[in-house]
Amino acid sequence: MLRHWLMKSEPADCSIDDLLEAPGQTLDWVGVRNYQARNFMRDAMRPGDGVLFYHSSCALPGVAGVAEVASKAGPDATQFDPSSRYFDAKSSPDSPRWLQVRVRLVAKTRLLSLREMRGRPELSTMVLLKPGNRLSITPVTAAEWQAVIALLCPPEN
DNA sequence: GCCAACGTTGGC
DNA sequence: GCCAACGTTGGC
Repeated sequence: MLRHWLMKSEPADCSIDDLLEAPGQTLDWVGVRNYQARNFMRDAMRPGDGVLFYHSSCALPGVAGVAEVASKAGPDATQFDPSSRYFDAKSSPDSPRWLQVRVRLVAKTRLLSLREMRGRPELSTMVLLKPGNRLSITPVTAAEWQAVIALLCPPEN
């Protein structure tokens, strides 16, 4: 049973174009430093799961493309790298605290802006849109997924 | 830059 | 285990 997710990234840091241009159009999703988001990767994410690639903390926040989970969760290498902004001195290779998954591009899409999403009743249940939500990885229901895909890829007449 | 909301830390 | 202080997120 495949699930669906929304994953936030700051485009200044890693954008949909970075994923588009990456070797194999695949990137390691590093830098998650929130336990709830980590637990989603550890406990529920499986290769093949669908991913909405979301641009956050930028001029035009919104869904910028579709991707898929390409690996199980494994240790996030950046936590052991003192030169990385994601370094965590309290983590050890024996018991890594932080995890990453690999993500592969499915399609860059038009930008479905946060503003437009808020205006869509069929998306109103999305965790992303809940007041105060800050989670960088949130589950997306099958109905929400289908509604987003329909908005991103309107059927031709 | 502001600020609300939330998560984490650490003293007790 | 409580909770105040502090840091971060992220839209605006």
